[in-house]
Order: sequence, then structure tokens, then C-alpha cells
Amino acid sequence: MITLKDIAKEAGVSVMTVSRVVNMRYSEVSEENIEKINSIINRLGYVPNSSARSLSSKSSKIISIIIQGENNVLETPYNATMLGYIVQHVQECGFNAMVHFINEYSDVTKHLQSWNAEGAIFLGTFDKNILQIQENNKIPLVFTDSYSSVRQLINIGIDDYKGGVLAARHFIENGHREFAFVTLHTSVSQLIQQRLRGFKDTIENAGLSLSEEHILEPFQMEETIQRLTTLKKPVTAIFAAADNTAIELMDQLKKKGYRIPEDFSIIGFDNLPMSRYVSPQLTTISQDIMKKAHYAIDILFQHLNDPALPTQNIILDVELIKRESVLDRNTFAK
Amino acid sequence: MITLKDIAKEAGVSVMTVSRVVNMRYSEVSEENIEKINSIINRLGYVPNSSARSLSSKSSKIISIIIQGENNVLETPYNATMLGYIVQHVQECGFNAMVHFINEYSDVTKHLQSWNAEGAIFLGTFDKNILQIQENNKIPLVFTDSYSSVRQLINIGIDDYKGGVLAARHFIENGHREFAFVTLHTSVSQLIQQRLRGFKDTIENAGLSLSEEHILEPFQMEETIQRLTTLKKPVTAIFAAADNTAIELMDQLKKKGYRIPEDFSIIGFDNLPMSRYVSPQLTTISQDIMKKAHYAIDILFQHLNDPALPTQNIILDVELIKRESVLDRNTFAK
DNA sequence: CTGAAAGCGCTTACAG
DNA sequence: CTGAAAGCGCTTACAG
Repeated sequence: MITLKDIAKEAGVSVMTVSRVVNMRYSEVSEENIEKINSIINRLGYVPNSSARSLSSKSSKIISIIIQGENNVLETPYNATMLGYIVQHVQECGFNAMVHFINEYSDVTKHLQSWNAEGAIFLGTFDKNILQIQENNKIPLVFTDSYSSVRQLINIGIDDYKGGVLAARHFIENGHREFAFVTLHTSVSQLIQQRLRGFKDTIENAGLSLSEEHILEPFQMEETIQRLTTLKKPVTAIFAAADNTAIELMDQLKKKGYRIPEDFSIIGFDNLPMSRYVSPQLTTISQDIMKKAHYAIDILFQHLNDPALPTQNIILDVELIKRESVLDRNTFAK
Repeated sequence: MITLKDIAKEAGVSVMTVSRVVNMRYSEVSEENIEKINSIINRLGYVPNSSARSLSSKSSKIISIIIQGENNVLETPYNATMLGYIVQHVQECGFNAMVHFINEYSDVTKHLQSWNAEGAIFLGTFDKNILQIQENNKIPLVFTDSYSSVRQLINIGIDDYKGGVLAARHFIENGHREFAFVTLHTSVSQLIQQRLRGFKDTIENAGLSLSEEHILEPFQMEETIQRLTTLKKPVTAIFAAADNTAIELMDQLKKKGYRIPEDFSIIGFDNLPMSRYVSPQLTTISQDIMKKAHYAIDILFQHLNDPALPTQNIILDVELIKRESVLDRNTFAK
């Protein structure tokens, strides 16, 4: 391993002069030395030791990306896409991305402090522990999709409630009167609750109803199907809390011989690329994942540069993408 | 920040004794001190500083995961899934995962050396630079899907050639006689070439042929469609080098009014979860991504524990998954 | 079983 | 413009 000392000896100067050149503090070094030292650095392939730098300067250049969950969290396309944009952007800013999949709150602080991360971005639900995490880690912490009531909170979210509203409205406009809401058991978070609330409120404001037994969050998709197809009041319109769920639901309903959208109309959430390729193409609520990722990083760096900046909770808009999975019952034979 | 020194002072011992406890070298410390020190560590929430540890012990506990590409590399489900399994497994082994998206060879060494990574796993094509990378980084380096001729190489690959063979054989058995091969322009790698070769060889061994103009790797999917539908000898069987490509191809063909599999039969590669949900369900060549990821990590740690271990090139099997996107022309009206 | 000393590779803060 | 000294938080290697 080549060190500052090696370069210094070769150049006949002190390590400080080399350090200045490495850190491009050119105004503090003679042109002659800058040139000489840079050429030696290139010839020897010197790479600064980040650990040493981090230890002495208290600046690690590490951004931690903390994702809730442990198993296959990147099989969820939403997480994979977010992570992809974030890592890319972090690199472009000259920082390093360290990725942690985490279930237990205490691990968060451990990882952050262990590497002296300068900031962190959270994907998933950490609401219950946000205060403690903030308490223990005095660095910029950017949460996503949080519904925590903590006042001082940097968060990038989307208008989940409006997503539910848009879905309900679209169903109602198309003549649907009996609704269901489907989510995975594992994803019972505020985020999902908001989508449900927007959906339910809109239905009720229209003088219709979404009863408890039409809200399905069982362990197995099979159980969902079973219940969905045997409800006392048959349902025609299903709002799934995520495209993933919608697509699997659609697949299994089709396998049982049901037609989409004739027997069941479905709306998803996320507008994943995949939703365009299934058949029928999935009508869904879209969120701009790239924008969300970029905002997250940009705000993180703003706070890195100015710790006095007030926190901000940014809510991005959502949009209904009409495709083929919702039947218009107004024109359809009654 | 709490340091060893703080704990030592509180316990009335030297930092060495605390260090021994932190590193669980319990046989070297009195039971009384172990207990006292551990309770102080818990009370104060001490977290060891990994940079300091890395600097003094030359052991960083960092595994770098290097993914070729810069833009949206995790939008490719294969990459996302591999990365997910790898990060999870790395964590379970008590190491930290640092993720780098990289285009230029020189960045590899820079990142590896900068953080003193103890090992690295590569996703994507680095064949041209493997020798240089190995030369500059004397740590265990695990490549995936490499076709490099470097003899000393740790690699986990799959039998791409066989994948091509299986696809061709399936088409031929189902009465197809005119074939095409489709890949994205960006993915012209040995990996893809092997899939093509297996496909082409099998076709030719059956006394049929795959001419140059039936091998399509244009920039835009639209151009592919255009050429595919205007070939002098009309094609009925298309082998796409990846499920991604197959699914997009299928989508666009359907939009133009072609029927799958009646007008065009299609086979993909990877067996992504998505391939089950499209309509018709995609017949594809499957590879076991989880197994691949686990092998990669396991071999990495074996070499970490015993640097003298010989390198190994592990090739996993592939399998044809028959679904609905291939028409049996033997029974179909001729 | 315990600890004092030296050092990992760098930067900060200061003196000149 | 340059450099000697001290220190970041830990571990290694040694002495007792």
C-alpha cells in the first residue's frame, strides 16, 4: 500500500505538502511541487486511505442507506428502484453508499456510529423509533414515507391519501358500487392505512360503503381470493395497496377463471414498469420514484452543508394512470 | 462519541482490557472485569469505531459489491435480486456491504483500496480488465458470469450455452423452422454470445439455419419489431436473451396486433417472477439467482479464511420452464 | 490476567 | 509556501 509518506519521501517534501496536493488545496502549495507530487501520485497509483481520513478528520464521506426488512427486500421493485437512484446520486456527489437491511431499531445506531456515517436515508417504516434514532444520531437523517408525528423531521413522502381518493373516484365514475381493499399482511403501515382511508372516505362521501370484511390483509393471497369470491355482497372493484399485490391478485383470479376487468376491476399503486406489461394492463396510481430519490439525496446534502436548516416534510403528488383493468359499467351491459 | 478510553476510565482498567472484552477475547480477562466492563458498555451505548479498527488492524470488515453500469442499474430485476441476496448474506456474516456502480475500470481499484475492502463481488462484464483488477487488488475477488480466459479466476456462472440449446430444441420440437435472436444493443457480452451460440449451433445441427439478419441487436425495440415483421423469410420463433427483453418485445408485438404465440412464439431467459405474470405466460430458461448469490458469498468467505485455496469457476445449471409463449405447430393447423 | 508503548495513515492547528 | 508535532480510536506485540 502506498501512503502519503511514500509520496513525500519520493518528492523530497513533508507529508503535509503531499496532503495539501491530494486535497487540492492548490493555493497553499507552489506550482512546482503540485506538478511534481501529482506526477508521482499518478505513477505510483496512490489512493488515499479513507479510514485514516475518516478517523482524523471526522468526515467519513459515507451515506448509509437503511432499508427495513431482512429477507429479499430488493425483490420489491419499489425498494430496488429507490436504492438504485440513491446509490447513483450518492456516488455522483463523491460520497460512498453503505447499505444496511435492518429489522431491529438498535442496529440502526450501531451501524451509523460504527462507520461515522455523515447522513442516512431510510426506506420503510421506522416511525416508532424515529425519536430515538434522532436522539442517538446527530447527523442528517432523511426518512421516506413517514407518518410520524415527530415535528422536527426530514421526510419525503407522497400523497397516499389522494391515491386512495383517485382510485375510489375512478371506480365510482365507472359505475362500480361494491368495493374491496387488498394489502399484504406484512405491509400494515401508516402508508397503507392512508391509502385505505382516502379510498374509504371517498366511497362514503359518495353515499356508498366499504365494510370491514371488504378490507383484506391476510397472510396468503389464496385466502384473499377465497374471501373475495365468497363475500355476501359481491364485489366488482378492488383497490390493491401496491402494484405487486395487484399483479399477483390478478394472476390468481385469472387462474381461477375470473375475467379482469369484467368480473373484477382492479387498481394498483406505484406504476411500476411491470404494470404496463401484464394483461390487462394495470390501471394504477403513479408515484415518481426517481424524483423521490433525488429529493431525498438533495435535501440530505443541503442539511450536510447547513445543519441549521429547518427540517422539511416534502409531499410529492400522485396521479391516476388509466389503463385496462377497470371496466366501465355504465356502458357495459347491465 | 464514547471511546474505549471512556469505558476504561469508568471501569478503572486500561484500554487494552476493554478492547479484549469488546472483541470477546474472554479467556484473557478476569470474569469480574468482563462483567463490569460489559455493563458499562451497555449503559453508555458504546459502539466501536470501525475506521480506527480498520486502520490499526488492517481488517475493514467491508465487502464491496461492484456493479457495472451507472444509470438505473437496479431497474434490471436480475441485478436488484442478486444485490439483495448478497447484501443480506454479507450482513449475516457480520460484514458490511458497500455498493459501487462503476463504468471505468480505474474506479474499481480506487474504491477497493480506499476503504481497504477485504473482498469484492462483481456483477456485470469486467472481462477485459480482470487481470489488471487482480494485479492491483490482492484480496479475494469473486466475479459472476465471466467468460474471461484468465486461468486463476473465482467465478460463478451459469451454463448460458445450454440455455440457448434448450431454447432451440424446444422450438424445433414444437415444429418451428424459422428463428430469430433478439438482444438489447447494450448487452453485447460474452454471456449473450454464448446464449446465441448454443441457440445457433443447435439449430444448425438440426439441419436448419439462423442467418445473420435474424440476429437482432438494435438500439431501439421499435427497430427490432420493424425488422422482425418484414424479414424475407418470416420468423415464427424468437429467442430473447433476457426476460426483460422478451417481455417488452411481446408487449410491443401485441400492440401491433400480432398474436403470441400464434404469430410469434417467444422464449426468454432468467425466469424472473414477472415472467409468470405476463400474458401469455413466458416460456423461459431459468437460473437460480439466490443460489448464485449464496455461492458467490460463500466462496468469497472461504478464500478470506484461506487465501491459499485454489480458485474455482462454478457453473450452475439452467432449465427450460415451459409456459404459454411457444406454439406447438405440430398440432396447430398447417 | 493486565497494561504501557508504538503505530496504523491521515488531518488539524500551529509556527515559521 | 512549508513542515514538525499532536492526535483521531483502535490493535499489535511485548513485558510483566
